[in-house]
Amino acid sequence: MDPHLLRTFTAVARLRSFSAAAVELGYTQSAVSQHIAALEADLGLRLLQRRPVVPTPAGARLLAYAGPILLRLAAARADLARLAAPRPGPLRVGATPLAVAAAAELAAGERRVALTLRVATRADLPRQVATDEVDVGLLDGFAAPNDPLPGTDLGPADITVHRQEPAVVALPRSHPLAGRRGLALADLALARWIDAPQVSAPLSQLRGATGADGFRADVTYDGADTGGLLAAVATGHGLAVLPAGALRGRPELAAVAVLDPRLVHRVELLRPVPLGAGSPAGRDGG
Amino acid sequence: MDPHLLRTFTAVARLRSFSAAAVELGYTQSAVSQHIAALEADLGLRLLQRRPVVPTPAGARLLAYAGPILLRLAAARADLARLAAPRPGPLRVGATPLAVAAAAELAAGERRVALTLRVATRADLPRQVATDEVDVGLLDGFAAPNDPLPGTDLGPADITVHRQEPAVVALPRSHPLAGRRGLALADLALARWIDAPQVSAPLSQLRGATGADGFRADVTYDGADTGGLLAAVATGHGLAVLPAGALRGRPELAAVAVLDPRLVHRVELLRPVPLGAGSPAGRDGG
DNA sequence: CCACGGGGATCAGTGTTCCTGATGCGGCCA
DNA sequence: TGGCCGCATCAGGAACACTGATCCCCGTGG
Repeated sequence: MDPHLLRTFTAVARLRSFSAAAVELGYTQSAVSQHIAALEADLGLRLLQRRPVVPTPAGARLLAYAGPILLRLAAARADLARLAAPRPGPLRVGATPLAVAAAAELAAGERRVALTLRVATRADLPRQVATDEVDVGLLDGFAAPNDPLPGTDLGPADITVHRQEPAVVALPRSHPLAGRRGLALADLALARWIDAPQVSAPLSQLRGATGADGFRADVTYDGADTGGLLAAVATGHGLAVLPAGALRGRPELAAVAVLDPRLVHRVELLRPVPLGAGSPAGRDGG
Repeated sequence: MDPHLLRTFTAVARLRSFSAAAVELGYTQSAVSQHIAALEADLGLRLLQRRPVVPTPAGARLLAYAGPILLRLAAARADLARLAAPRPGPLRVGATPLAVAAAAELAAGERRVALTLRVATRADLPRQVATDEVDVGLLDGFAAPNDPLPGTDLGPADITVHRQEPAVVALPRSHPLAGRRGLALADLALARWIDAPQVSAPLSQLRGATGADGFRADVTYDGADTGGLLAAVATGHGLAVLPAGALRGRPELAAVAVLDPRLVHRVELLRPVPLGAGSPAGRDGG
């Protein structure tokens, strides 16, 4: 369970090849083979099927552990390295698509003039902050008013709410519910939905938050801009949960507040905590 | 950043002594000293102050990472070991104090007749399940109806809701609000509270869930039985949020439903997932 | 059916790592 | 100031991990 072995294992599993993993990691094929053999001997389980190279069920299980472990090790190293030698240069800002707008405002408040902006997915942004690929992150998402956004538990981080606004359902003007003041999401479980996990509330989250089945995607929208999604809603492809502000100046669309479950759209500012008061253990409970 | 070095580091930091850590780990003091030196050289930071031995700020930071990392490594090993050789013997059930009652019901549904029951804190139970110290865990806590309980993200685990009931505020009969049908917690932020983190909703959680300051503890109750807490509430030491069922047959107390935030008491059954469909990555996002 | 080729397994050898035991050295206390 | 406790340092030997060479298995094509 040496991290080197885990890293080799993940590379082999990903590339489905011992030799290719050896090239990627700068080892010989022999070394890779010995790494896997050592892991399998240590755990007493076959982790990879050979010819073709495919994880066994036990290997798949180990992969699920290895990713977070290696990620946390990288995060620890990056954080401590930052403490040892603060980085000069332009401020590197990472932001999810719906949080990009907030980056400009952030720039005003920072000392450093130069700034590089990098767009990331919601899943990847916390990792980028933790591993020092960006200096600060602007993460957006939907949650209950006082719940944290998920995915921010990779280590000590300073999380502040940058902006919070109501969540609304975007509807075509012609929709029967377009005139309503507010609605309960569960009532729309069986409506047509567009799953746009980058720029709206992912349907999986709506299912979880309401506890209702449904919220099945007729259309999946993988874009990172709201324009395309709004056009799809306007043309009747389906509904989407969006921040209220995203629908301003869109007369062809109606925005109806989500009253139940209580849901807001929030942009959080993630930054590594400076060497301050003690060690605020992550949200890990460990 | 070898886990062996991290383990040594955590032991030294905990015991505040190189020699004591050496004894605990079965090394010589020399080896421990070299471990710490290697870590400090690797990261380019002093991690421990000597004489007395105390973590530096950077060391404290590393400790915050090391705990979860070592925990996950242990969880991975335990899980894979369980796959390699299923454990015989009595079913080991772990339960938090408010979930103990559920253990009896659980016993009826299991094949194995013998059963050992072990009470754990909410923070420790998920760890015990993950590291195979118990076979299944019954974890209780308070959360919004469809939110997961915190602390259950140590690896692939099968979480099922075992029981769910309303959360109520326990009040003395004489309390002015005792007759109410329901109330908003935020209105009670400035009331006198008893912080009983084992057998009621911890005040820190109430602060987080309401977003309100307050909920300061006049009395802290560390016991693991509800009886003592209920007595304290009855005699006016303060209020507590409890599962509705805990107040049944207690005429000296009033139970008023918590309407806002929406909060339920839930008992979840945690068990390691059997080798089934693929690798359900934890709630990690990584 | 057999020859071939790709790719993982195995093995011996070597450089490095890591631990032990001995010793050095600096504070703390009497 | 001397003794002692405890961390640092050093040299040596055992264990480990990697390389290069070779083996072996299996799938493929003639």
